[in-house]
Amino acid sequence: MSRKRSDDKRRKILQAAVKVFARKGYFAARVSEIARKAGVADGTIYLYFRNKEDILVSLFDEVMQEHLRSAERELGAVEGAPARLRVVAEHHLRSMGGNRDLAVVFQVELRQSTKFMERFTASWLQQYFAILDKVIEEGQQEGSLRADLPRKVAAKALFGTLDEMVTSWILARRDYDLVQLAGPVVDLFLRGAASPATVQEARPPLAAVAPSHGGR
Amino acid sequence: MSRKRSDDKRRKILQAAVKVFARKGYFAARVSEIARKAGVADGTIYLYFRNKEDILVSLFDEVMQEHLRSAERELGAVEGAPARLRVVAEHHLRSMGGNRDLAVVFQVELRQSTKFMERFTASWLQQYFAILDKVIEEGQQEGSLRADLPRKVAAKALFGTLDEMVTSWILARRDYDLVQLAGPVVDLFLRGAASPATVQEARPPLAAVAPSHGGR
Amino acid sequence: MSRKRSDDKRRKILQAAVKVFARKGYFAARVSEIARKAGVADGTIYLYFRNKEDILVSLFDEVMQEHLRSAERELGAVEGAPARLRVVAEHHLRSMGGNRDLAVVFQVELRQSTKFMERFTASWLQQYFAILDKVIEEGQQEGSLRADLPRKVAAKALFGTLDEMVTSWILARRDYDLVQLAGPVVDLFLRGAASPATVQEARPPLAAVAPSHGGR
Amino acid sequence: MSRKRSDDKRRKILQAAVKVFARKGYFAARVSEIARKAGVADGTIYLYFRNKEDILVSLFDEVMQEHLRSAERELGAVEGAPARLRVVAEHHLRSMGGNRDLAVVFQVELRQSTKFMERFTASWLQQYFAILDKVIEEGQQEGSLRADLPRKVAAKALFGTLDEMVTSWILARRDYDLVQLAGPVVDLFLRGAASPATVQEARPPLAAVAPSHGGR
DNA sequence: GATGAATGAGCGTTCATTCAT
DNA sequence: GATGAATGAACGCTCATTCAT
Repeated sequence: MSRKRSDDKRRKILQAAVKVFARKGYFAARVSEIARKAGVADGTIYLYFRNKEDILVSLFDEVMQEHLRSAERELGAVEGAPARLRVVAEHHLRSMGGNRDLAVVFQVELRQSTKFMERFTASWLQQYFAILDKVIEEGQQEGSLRADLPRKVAAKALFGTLDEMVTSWILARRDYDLVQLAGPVVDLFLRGAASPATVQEARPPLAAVAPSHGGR
Repeated sequence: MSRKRSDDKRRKILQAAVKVFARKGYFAARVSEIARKAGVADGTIYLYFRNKEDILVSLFDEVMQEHLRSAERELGAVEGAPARLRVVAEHHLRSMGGNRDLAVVFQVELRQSTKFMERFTASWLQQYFAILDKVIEEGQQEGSLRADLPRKVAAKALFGTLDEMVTSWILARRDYDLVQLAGPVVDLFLRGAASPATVQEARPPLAAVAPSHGGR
Repeated sequence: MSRKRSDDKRRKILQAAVKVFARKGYFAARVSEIARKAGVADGTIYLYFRNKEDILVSLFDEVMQEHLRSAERELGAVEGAPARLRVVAEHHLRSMGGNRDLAVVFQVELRQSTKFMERFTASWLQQYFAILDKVIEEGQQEGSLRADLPRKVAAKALFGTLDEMVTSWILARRDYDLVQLAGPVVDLFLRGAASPATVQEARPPLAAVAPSHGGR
Repeated sequence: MSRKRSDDKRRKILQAAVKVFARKGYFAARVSEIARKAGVADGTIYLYFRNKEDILVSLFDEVMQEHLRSAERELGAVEGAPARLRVVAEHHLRSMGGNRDLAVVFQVELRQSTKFMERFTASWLQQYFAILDKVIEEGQQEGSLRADLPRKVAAKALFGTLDEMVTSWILARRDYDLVQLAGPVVDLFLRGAASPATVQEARPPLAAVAPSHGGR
């Protein structure tokens, strides 16, 4: 009972924080404004969060946990690397495209310090890349993806592409449906930009690449 | 003469600022620390910059101007979209890979607020995308790139991929040569991830995409 | 209750401010010193006042309001212009003579800028002059004051005289009773400096004066 | 020659200072703005004045010296206390009414600290009062002024009255001729505000006043 | 004498956090 | 649990003054 009411208040605070962080930016965001928007006293914030940073980190952790969970759930329903990559892309774009404020916080505010970035990478991107890597590896085994594909590069490329789509969308003045980009993005990722004729001839020096180049 | 000394001091301040911003982050960076590192008095900073933010913005503007200039210079020496995309990728990765502190400032500090992001987009990314768009269009005309390629998506995909490579490199503990990723990245971008067999069969609903989807 | 504590603290701050302003002058006065003297933290000042200037202005407004109120109360108990002018003079000198620090703030600190002066004039002196003007006009109607007296000049003369008495007193090394000057001042104001014989003869060209000469 | 050029520059600086002090106030006035308005480099100011305060003090001293000199010169041409008081009043009002900026500096800026006030009193008001006192004493001896007049009170009253006229004029929105107030002011000072009938009857307790009450 | 680039001490104000109620 | 008044550390920026040229 008290547990339930508490959770309510905690959620209220997080929802308020998303709006304030998105509009003002993390540093310019005032704890007192979050409290006001959440309808609680300033001090109450500190009953649920250690400090201002903990609000941002908690926000991030909870949303990410849910995103990863639902991504894996959706992946479970599909077979084959091409289709699964399409699912990943759609899920990514749908998640971020559904709540602009939240997207702003994730695309902008969470990247304002290497400290946050490292945490973000360690606790979430790691898992995201693991999922992508697994899908790609399966694709290679099933023959749908090139066997000579450098998996890490490919995973980063896909993530980087999706990430850029979201950032573009956030900064765009015109509002458009982010999810519809999943098709073209995955199509480009799978088929490449070159015309079939070109691909036959020129082969960039793929071999020059070190097999492992580290990564975040 | 006085002009020369001024430029010297200005450069000293910018160099110091890169280091301090990279290590502490923009907000936690102290103007007095920049001054100390630059070997000037606190007040001297304000003879060359309006305020702390102006240091960051100037840094960004001046580096970007130089990057764009040199990118176009390098592009002038090469023919054919595949080779030119390779040049763009190498230039991007070489520029950022050459100075880790500067890269941190560009990948992290400059993105800590939508205000900076918008400025970044408006004054630089716009031009970057224009270059990419032109190269891609030429590629389509010369037949090296697919005629049905959605150019905006492709440009963002390539930029997003390169951007992610740089971010990964910054956050990686292990230091590796960023430029060597240019080959694999462009190869993936051109040829795609799918195996040749797969490409023949399945064709994701490319046509479903709106021809223009806005963009930053 | 909380209301009472607040008022207490506010008063403490104002009292501390009077002392610090009087000793150091407004500009040289340090907010932190006011806070220390008031026994509160620096930040607490800003819970009660918008900024440093607001402390001075509030001080002025609140004291002035009380002064005007008590002046009118005292005037209500007396009849006849001569006696009422005497009341005004005594009240003026008693108010300022009772708290040297407050007098310094009013005579010196509040006049350090035309901005303060204009505010002082608009919000208080205006009313002070209105009171004097009314007393003088009544005196003219009852016949105790000369009918040809230029009222504005007379009001300013009396105020200027009292003001100068206070300023003199503040700067004097020797401490003396300011109120005892009310008698001589009003006597001079009423009877003039000339000997009775002289007055009969020479009459300065009063008529040359424009009937209205503006005024602050 | 060099002497003459130097004096030129010094005067330029003082003239610029009057304008800047009058418009901005002493504290808000920037030395660099005075320099700019005077057409000299910032550093040049310090070849002629010890510091910012010295500019204000020098301004004051030089103007005052000239004022006192010319006042005594004018007084030398007139006989009898009433006429001489009229000369003093006209001189006072003419001096201040001739240059509004200078008047602002004298009425407002010079009074922003007890330090300035004390200096002002010691070096100039002292002499001004000495002149007034002498005129009044002569008036008493020649019989034109009341023998029972408390001289110090009378001198302060006249000064305070004139001072208030100037301050009023400065703050007034409407511009009017200050000098024309000399007549009414002196007339009031000599004849008093009371109607002749009243003066015969009531005599405020003049004797109660301490013979000397100190003074600035 | 003249310059003006450089100095660096100094402070009003904000706001995350605490804790008595 | 909830409140919100109080705290006080922390810092960007200004500008009078200096001094090498």
